[in-house]
Amino acid sequence: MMVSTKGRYALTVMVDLAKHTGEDYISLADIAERENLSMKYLESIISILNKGGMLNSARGKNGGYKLAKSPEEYTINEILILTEGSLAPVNCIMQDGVQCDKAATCSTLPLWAGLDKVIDTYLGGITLQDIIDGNRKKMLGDYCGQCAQL
Amino acid sequence: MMVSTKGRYALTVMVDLAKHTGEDYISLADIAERENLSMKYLESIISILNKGGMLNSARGKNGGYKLAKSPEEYTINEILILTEGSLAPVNCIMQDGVQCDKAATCSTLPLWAGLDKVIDTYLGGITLQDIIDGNRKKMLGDYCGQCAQL
DNA sequence: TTAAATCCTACCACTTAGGTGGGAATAAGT
DNA sequence: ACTTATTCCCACCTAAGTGGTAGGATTTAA
Repeated sequence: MMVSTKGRYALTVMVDLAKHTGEDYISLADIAERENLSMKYLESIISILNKGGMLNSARGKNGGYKLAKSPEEYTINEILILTEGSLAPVNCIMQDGVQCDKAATCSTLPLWAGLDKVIDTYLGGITLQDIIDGNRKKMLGDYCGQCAQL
Repeated sequence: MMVSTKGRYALTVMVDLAKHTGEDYISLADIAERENLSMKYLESIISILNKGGMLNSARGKNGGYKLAKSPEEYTINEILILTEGSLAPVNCIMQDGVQCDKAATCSTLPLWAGLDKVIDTYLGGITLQDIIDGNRKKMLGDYCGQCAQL
């Protein structure tokens, strides 16, 4: 498993906020109830999103959260990297490039690097808005005919 | 992290066996020494490969392992799925399709399904032979111009 | 003043990762 | 028959990560 509940719930929260965008702040209790997730657990997750600058928050009564930007300005990649720390599929690929001491002679490294690239490119090409729109073409493919089998 | 040392070492073992193919069986001690990995740990990993039918083995003196098929007949996908159990990037995507009870209404599911597909397609398109050949074009892309940014 | 909300710091049970250790079974060479 | 090299098998272990829960302090609108 590469994306834990932390990343998945973070995305769920972001999508929920994006769907219920308005002038008001949205409380965590509302999100937790709508999405049927533990509010206490979401608390720790939304805190990461907030500290990462993805949200605006307001404390006190009628407080809550809202997106800091519009939905099409968030890629899934950045949301998951913020919450999960890294999306690298293996330990030998770090966020800041290759890290292994055997890298120079490792014949499997190009495979891992290629996998990392494929994942990064896919998730970097999809935004919160695409999810709200249910843009299946973009998410499930079929839009690059000659690469359908890629 | 989606692929643990188990899957990585399994691939390393397969590549090593593919590189040193001959009429003789290759002992685990040789592999462990060449790849500088714990033989005891490799033992448990190669056992999975062997039981999964990917290898032929011989016990006793001069025994060891060899590939059951030729290198171009093994996709990376099947090696990793055998050893890791699954390559699904999230828990809601199982090897036998979708498993979550909220699937019907989940707006993020198409994203996870798409990610799974992208990974599966990439790893299913590369064989042991590609790794031995150092086929960077296939592993690192650039061979599908219009999809370079995909 | 009160109620509703975010914020903060612990804690905790369970599983997985990444191994190690000991020895039995098998087979080739002498 | 013996020795040696090998696979095969099972139990165990430590550290880290996962998926939360608990309790309260702080802030703010009404």
